Amino acid sequence: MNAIDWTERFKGTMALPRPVRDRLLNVALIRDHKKGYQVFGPENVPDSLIFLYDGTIRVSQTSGNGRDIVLYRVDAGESCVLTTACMLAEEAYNAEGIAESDIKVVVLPKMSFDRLVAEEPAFRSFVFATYSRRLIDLLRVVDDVAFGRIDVRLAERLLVLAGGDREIAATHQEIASELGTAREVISRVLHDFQERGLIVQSRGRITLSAKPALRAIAESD
Amino acid sequence: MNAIDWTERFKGTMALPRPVRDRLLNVALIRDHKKGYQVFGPENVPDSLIFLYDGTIRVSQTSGNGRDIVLYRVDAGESCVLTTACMLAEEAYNAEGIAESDIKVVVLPKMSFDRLVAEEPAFRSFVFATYSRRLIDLLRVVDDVAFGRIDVRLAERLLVLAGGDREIAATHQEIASELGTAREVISRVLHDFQERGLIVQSRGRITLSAKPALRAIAESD
DNA sequence: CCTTATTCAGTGACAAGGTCACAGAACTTG
DNA sequence: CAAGTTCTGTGACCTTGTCACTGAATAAGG
Repeated sequence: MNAIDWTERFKGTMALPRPVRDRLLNVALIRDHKKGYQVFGPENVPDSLIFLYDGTIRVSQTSGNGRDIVLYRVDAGESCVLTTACMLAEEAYNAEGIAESDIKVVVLPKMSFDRLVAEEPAFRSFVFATYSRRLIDLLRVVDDVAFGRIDVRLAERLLVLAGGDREIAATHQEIASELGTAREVISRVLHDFQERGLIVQSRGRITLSAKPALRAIAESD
Repeated sequence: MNAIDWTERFKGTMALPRPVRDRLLNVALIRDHKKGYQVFGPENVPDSLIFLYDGTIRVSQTSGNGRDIVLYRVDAGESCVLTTACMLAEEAYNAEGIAESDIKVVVLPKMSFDRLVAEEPAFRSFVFATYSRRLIDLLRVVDDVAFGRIDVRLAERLLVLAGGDREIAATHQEIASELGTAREVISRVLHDFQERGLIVQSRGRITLSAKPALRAIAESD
């Protein structure tokens, strides 16, 4: 028996009839993980489907020579579709999902997932929507990496990372890993931003002192 | 009534019971399109699901300033999942699918598709497998573009484009659009390959004269 | 508290790839 | 065959990535 009714939380389950939801609450497990936990990865392919109840998961790809790129983030209320993809993939891939905060996940056995997809149209369209969303996310990543300028991408990402706040706690290396580039490149561009008065830097911390100007750069494409 | 039993052709339908297949043959349409036809695109979002009976579809993304990149190809017997994604996407995207040869497609109305996914596990897993496959394809593209060397990627692509043959009929611009780079870059690298005796070029034509050497380059990562 | 590691950021030189402008070669069409 | 179009080659320059190394900021240990 679960203490929380997680079926309230997901678009795909909140509209389901009570009996179905009760059944789900019985078959699914709730798991807590610490920040930094690897939800899935090349060596760690889960055999169940994962729904994120709370926290965020950062999905990134790693190159041979130590460079990373963030593909997208899974937010609370979303499903982690790459786990499905991983399960079906024979080919090698090198994406991994890391808990970016402490997280709470709902683990649904493959069989229950399958049954739910078959029987509940609401759940089915939730799953397809999530898949589509991720495909679109990846299209965006391809577009950025193949055709985007690094200063534009950096300005954009700084604004996203800051959210409503003016400060970001991140090293240059971490930001480089967001964008799939090298640390030196980020150092250079941040230095430039600082000289132009757009940001203030200190070790491991960036203050956005001119968000509108950054937004102008981010949108100049 | 359709002349051909296309349900033979797809992994997701060939195992279905006869009555279901007959029903499908009735509701689905068969369409022929000429090479170059745009199967889907930003301005052209189909409202049905598309399965490719014959030919190939090249799915590519276009940047603002005239550069392209090929994301993947849909081969006969596969479904074109991006159409589903496009249908669900509110956000802008700029991918398009172009018939790379004359093609024959099966057009399945959304409703029939939905019913089939609900009722037939075989079809369901076919659809999920296709989605996963595309996700993995895109992961590969991201990896190549973000971390790959252009000479390695070019050698690889030349071998793929040639297939069993030694000759490729393509302009430098077309190859650049495969890899998401500029024409001049391809011209330079091809020139280099030619000087090293790996290929012979003439206008619009490339002969791979040393496939093993190219393969060595392609695999040097 | 000071010393010593360790992590983080800055920098210059160079390589790789992308952009621009233009020239000449190879096909096509009238 | 002449004229136009498409394709390829090339040099100069800019952006981005790589390498090697430096010093600064912080953490850890005595």
